[in-house]
Amino acid sequence: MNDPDWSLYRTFLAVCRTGSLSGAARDLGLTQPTAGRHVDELERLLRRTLFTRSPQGLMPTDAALEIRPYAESLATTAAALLRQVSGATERVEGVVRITASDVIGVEVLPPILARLQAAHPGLVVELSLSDQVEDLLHREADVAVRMTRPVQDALVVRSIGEIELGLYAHPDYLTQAGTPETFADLSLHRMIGFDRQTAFVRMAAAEMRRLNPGFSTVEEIGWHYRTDNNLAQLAAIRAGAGIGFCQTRLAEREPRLQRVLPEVRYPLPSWVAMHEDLKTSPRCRATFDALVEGLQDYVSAPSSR
Amino acid sequence: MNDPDWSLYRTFLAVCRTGSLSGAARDLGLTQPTAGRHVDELERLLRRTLFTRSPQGLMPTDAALEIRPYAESLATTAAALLRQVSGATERVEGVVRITASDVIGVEVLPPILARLQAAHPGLVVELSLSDQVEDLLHREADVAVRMTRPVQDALVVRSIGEIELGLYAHPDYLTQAGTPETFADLSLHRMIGFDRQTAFVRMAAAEMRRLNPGFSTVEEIGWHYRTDNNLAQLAAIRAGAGIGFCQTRLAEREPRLQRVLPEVRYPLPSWVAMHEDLKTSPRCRATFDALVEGLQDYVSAPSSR
DNA sequence: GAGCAATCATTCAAAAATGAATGACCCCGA
DNA sequence: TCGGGGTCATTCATTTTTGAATGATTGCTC
Repeated sequence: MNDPDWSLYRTFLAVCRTGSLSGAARDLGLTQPTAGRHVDELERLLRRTLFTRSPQGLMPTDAALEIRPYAESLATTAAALLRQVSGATERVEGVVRITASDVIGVEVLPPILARLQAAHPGLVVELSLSDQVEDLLHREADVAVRMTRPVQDALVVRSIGEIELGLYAHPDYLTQAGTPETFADLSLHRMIGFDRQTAFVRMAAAEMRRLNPGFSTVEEIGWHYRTDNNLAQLAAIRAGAGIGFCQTRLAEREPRLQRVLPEVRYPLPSWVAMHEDLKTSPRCRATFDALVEGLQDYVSAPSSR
Repeated sequence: MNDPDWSLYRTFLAVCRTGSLSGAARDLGLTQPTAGRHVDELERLLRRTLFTRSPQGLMPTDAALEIRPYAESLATTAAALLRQVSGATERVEGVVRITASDVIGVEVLPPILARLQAAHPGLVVELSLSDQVEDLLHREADVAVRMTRPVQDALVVRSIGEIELGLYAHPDYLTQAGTPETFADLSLHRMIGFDRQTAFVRMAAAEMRRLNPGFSTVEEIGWHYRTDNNLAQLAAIRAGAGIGFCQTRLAEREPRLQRVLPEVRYPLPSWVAMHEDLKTSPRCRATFDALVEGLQDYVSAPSSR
C-alpha cells in the first residue's frame, strides 16, 4: 500500500533541482504531465505535500527539503552503480570519478590525467572540483585527492607528501607597492585571501600566530581581496592584485610570480584515497596509481631555487 | 538510452535476496513475469547478464554480485527516507531504527524501550541487533549503541560510561569443577568464549597479558565452548557449561550467577550515537535521550556487592 | 497594454507495463 | 515411476502509464 516506486524519487529530485515540473521533465526525458503525476503520487503515498504549486515554478515544502538529501543519496548511489558497471572488465575502461580541490584539478591534474587516458583510451574521467570533500564511502567519487588525512575505515589511502604553500605576488605589484621585508609589513599590503572560515584559514591563523605572536588572529591581516575560490585567488595574484598564497610548485613554473617572505611556508600533507572495494576495479586502480605517481612527482619535483 | 529506471534496482535486489523471480515477485507484490521482465530490461540497459536462469532458481553472475551492494545501499536509503517521513511531525511518532549488540538488545534495552513507548504510543521501534556496526552515516540505523568510540563526523555522540565485564559461572559448575583461585587456574576450566577474532577478543588478549604475563595470547586459554553469539555465551554460563564473560550489571540481577576472579575486569566504554541531522527529528531525539538516560542508569546502578 | 515565453492543469488517444493463465522443465519423495 | 510442488517462459487481454495537444495563468519586455 505504501512504499513508493523508487523512480518517483528520481522525479522528485529532478523537480527539486530544476524547480519546475517542466524542467524536471526535460532533464529526465519525460513530459511535464508525467512529472506532475509522479509528484502527485509520491505526495499521496507519503501523505505529505511536497511542493506548493505556482505558475512560475514549484516551491519545495519543509517535508520536501527534509527528504531531498535522501533522494540525492539515491542518485549518488545509482550513479556509482553505473560507473561500476561501466568499468567492470579486465581492461582499464569506463567512467572514473575523481574529486580534488579546484587548483589541483585545473593546474596539476590535467597532464597526469592526459597521460593516463593516452595509455587507456577507453577511460572516461569525471572531475568534480570542490573544497567540500565528497564522501568516498557514499561513492560520491571513486578516487579523491585530499589535503586532510582521511580518517574513515574501508579506504585505501596513499600519502603523496606535502604540498607547500607560500606567499607570492606579481612583479608589477611589488614594483608599485614595494616588497614587504617582515611579516608585519604585510598589514600594509593588499592581501588576497579567503572569504569564509575554512580548515585552511584556521590553520593559517595558527601558523601566523607562530610566526608573528603580535597578530592574534589571521583576521587582523585584513584581506583586501576575498574569495573562497582558490583559482580566483591565483588569477588575482597573476593579475597583480596583491599578495596571496600559492602552491610553491605551481609558482615555480611561472617566472612572473615572485615569492614574498620565503620564510612563510605552509606544508599541506596530502593524500590520494579510494574505497577499498574499488581496489579490484581496474579503472579505479589505474587511476589511483596514476594519481599517486603523478602527484608525488609534482610534490617532489626539484625546486628551481 | 541508458540509465535504468530506479525501480528496476529494487526488483533486481529482491531477486538477489530471494534467489528466484517468483520469490521476488511475492516480496514486491508483483507477478513473476513482471519480475522477469524487469530483470531482462536491466540486463539490456546495463549490457550485462545478471543471472543464469535455471528451473530451480536464478544464479547471480559476477556482474550481479558486483552491483548488489549498490542496490542494497539504495534500499537502505529508501527505507531511511520513509522512516524520516514517518516521524516528521512535532510529536514523537513514526519508526525509529536502533542498532545495538545482541546482549544489550535482549537484556538491557527492553525495559528502556518499553518505557519510551509507553510515553509515546505512536513510536514504532525497529531493533537491529548485531555486532557489526551499522553505518549511521548511511542511515542504516537512526540511533546506535556502540562499544567503540564512533569516529565519524556528523554524529552526535554521548558517553554512557563504562560497561564492565567480569568472569561468571553457575554455582552448579563451580561445585562440580571447583572455583579457580588464580588466573592460571582458568586453564584447568571449561572456558566459554569466542569463535573468531573480534575487537573484544583482541582487547581481552591485551588485558590478560596485563593480568598474567605468563599467558602470551588469549588463545592459550583454550576456549572450550566457542560462539560469537554473546547471547549463546550467556546462556551457556547460565546453564553451567563453564566460566565466561558477562556484563557485571547483568550478572548482579541473577542470584544464580557467581563471580569468578573478581580482579578480572574489562571496562567497555560505551556510547549512544546518531546522525546530526536527526537531532531535529522528535522521534530520534526522544529515543536518543531515553537510551542515554536508561543506559547511564544501567551502567551506574548501585552495585549489589 | 499587447505580445511573448515561461509555468502548471486537463483531456484523450496511444503506448507500455502488468497480470492471469498456461505450458515446459526440474527436483524430490512416495 | 509417478505425482506434487517448485521453478521460468510465453501469450494475450487488461490495466496503467505516458505523451501530445490544448487551455489558463503569470511575469516580463517592448
